[in-house]
Amino acid sequence: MSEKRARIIATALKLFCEKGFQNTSTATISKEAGVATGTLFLYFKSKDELINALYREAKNELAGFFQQDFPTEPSVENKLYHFWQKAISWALENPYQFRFFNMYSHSPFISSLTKEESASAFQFTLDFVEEAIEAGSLAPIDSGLFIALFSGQLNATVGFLTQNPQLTNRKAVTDQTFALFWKGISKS
Amino acid sequence: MSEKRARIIATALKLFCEKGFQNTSTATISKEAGVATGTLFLYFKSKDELINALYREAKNELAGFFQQDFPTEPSVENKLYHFWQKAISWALENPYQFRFFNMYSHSPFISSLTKEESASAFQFTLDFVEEAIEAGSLAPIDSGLFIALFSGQLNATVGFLTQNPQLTNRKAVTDQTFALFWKGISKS
Amino acid sequence: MSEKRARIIATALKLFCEKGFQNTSTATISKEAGVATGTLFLYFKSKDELINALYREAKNELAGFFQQDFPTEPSVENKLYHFWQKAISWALENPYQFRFFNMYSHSPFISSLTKEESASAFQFTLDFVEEAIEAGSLAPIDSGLFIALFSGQLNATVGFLTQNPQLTNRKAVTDQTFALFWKGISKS
Amino acid sequence: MSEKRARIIATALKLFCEKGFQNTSTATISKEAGVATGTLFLYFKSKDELINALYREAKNELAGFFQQDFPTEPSVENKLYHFWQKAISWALENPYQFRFFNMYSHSPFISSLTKEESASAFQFTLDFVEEAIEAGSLAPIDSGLFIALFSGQLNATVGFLTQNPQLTNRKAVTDQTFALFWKGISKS
DNA sequence: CATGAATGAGCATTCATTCAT
DNA sequence: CATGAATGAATGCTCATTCAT
Repeated sequence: MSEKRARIIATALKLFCEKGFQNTSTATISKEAGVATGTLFLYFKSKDELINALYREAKNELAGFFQQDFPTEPSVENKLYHFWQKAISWALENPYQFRFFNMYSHSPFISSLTKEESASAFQFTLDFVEEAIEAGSLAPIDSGLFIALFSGQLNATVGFLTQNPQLTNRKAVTDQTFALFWKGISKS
Repeated sequence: MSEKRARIIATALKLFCEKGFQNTSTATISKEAGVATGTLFLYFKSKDELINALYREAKNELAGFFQQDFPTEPSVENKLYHFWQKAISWALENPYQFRFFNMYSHSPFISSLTKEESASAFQFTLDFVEEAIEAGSLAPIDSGLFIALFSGQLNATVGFLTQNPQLTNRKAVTDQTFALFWKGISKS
Repeated sequence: MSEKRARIIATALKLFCEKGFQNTSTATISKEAGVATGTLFLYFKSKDELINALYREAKNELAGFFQQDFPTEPSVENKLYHFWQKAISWALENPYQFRFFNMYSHSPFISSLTKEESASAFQFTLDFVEEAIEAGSLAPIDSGLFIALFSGQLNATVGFLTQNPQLTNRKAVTDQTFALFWKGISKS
Repeated sequence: MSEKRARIIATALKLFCEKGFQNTSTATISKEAGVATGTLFLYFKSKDELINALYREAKNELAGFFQQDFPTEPSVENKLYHFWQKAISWALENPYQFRFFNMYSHSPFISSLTKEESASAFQFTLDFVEEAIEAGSLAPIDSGLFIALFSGQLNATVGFLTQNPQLTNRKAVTDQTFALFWKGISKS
């Protein structure tokens, strides 16, 4: 929408990641975004609403990205690999958003309402997992636990790549960790 | 050491988990710990030093707990399972500490000095992994990545158990997720 | 004049009485009056000028009302009773204006210039009192003090009626308090 | 109690009268009282609590002053005159308190709880009036209305004296206005 | 060692006012 | 005439830290 609003969102994302939510004053955000202090409150009723809007918008962007090029017919492994590779490339291309989720997904600043709303955008992943388990393609564990394990593996991989930026064989690493995960989780 | 110091540490741990670091005032900690506001600063030079001390001490306790009953001769799988089970039971018995690590391990409040110091207490786990890889018992991946994957699986499992407290077959769940992990990571 | 100006005046009167001058933002007045925020400043240079205009216009209306049906020949008592009854009925019919005067007559928001200008519209009441004293119909006190006593009795009466809206014998009450006042103040 | 608290109360009283409640910042009060900005909030939880405390304490002082030297046996006229003279001298000796009551008695800043609490300290005046009416010494009007009329006459008199500080016959003026009031209100 | 009154820099938020459209 | 997005100074309040006792 408004260009000023977009600049506020982008600046807040950067600063919340680098210095933390509470350590970042609204005055700093405004200044760095090049708007007046009052302007922030024109677009966001409060600092809390700002971080919630940030979360919501990032989550929706990610959900949209996940669904791009979703393979319709291939095997469960290929579908899962699609998610894996989408998630990895999104995280590497949007490092601030990735850190933001790691830092604030479980923080008290994100209201449960926001979490619920955002969760619905990812319902399709839960559905996918449940269908695959029922079809006998995956080990029979709770779908929520599955998502948690998948995210854990993902975080570990991305974290490793981020902390070792000199590595050149990124695709090899991500394929390897996916292979480990798949080896563990697949029914066979 | 001093009993007052211990009460301050315990109260801070609880409050930092429940309300967050920045949302918890030193006055609140002091009052809840039953000491005067000045007393906190007698034992900790600043609020920052307090949270760093908290981190250091919890990390050291955990390292000590890890080494208890460490099996000296058995197989790599048994040794790894020892860590797994120690970590799970510690997390379930010390929920505040577990949440504390999740919340603050990557926060800017914990100085890199503190992190380095604490990492050394866990050097033996890195050593163990590297030996096992060299011995051909584990898939040949970076030892740091291995630890990250292990921790990710661990967090996912504990998180799942914590969010589903009605479950009675806790051991079954932890054994299952360990089995998945081992199936993926082991060389065979 | 302009219908928008009139709506702003009316809305401001209501809100200043109900929530106070400083507690009412110009944005709120504009919104409730159905005009844009800038429009208010088209008709009134500042918020201060708005409240001063409000005061001036209300005062002039009241002065005009006082002079309606002014008895030309009757006795001093009848003339005074005319003012009494006009004032009472105006106050009961224009409760917002009445409260407004009570709240802001001595406030620092109304400039002394405004007060002076408005006072001139009531010069005729002072003249009336002074003539009556000279003619020996009233106790020989300062005319300003007389007006103050009259207003005090008036406020007390209206306040009592307003706080006891269930009373049905309003005319009896106002006649009685006027009688008390007259008994005290008349020369006899 | 605390000397700092007393200085804050005194400064706030002065500034609220001279510049109004909302026009006086807590920073200004603190500076003028010679304390730090935080100190004000040490003694008063909020600016609102400050003005309520001010009201309560002034009201209680006044009530105490009223009861000093209360004549036990004399006539109703003498008792009423006692209140009159006490009130006048209190108002002239405590001009800030007097203005404060005029400005804030009906303001929304004083909570109804505060008003109720303070009203109880003046219950004895209502009792006195009711007894006197029953005994047939005063005109049979509502006791609340009586108090309102008495206060109105009082305010008018004090206002007149304050606006005409050059007058030397203050006692004559107050005796005269009391006489007018008594002439009107007494049963005879 | 221990206390808690006092400090004052820092922050989120409001709002009268302007001005480009 | 009318609009409303944008401004930024001003304000009530918090809280880590100090220090006299």
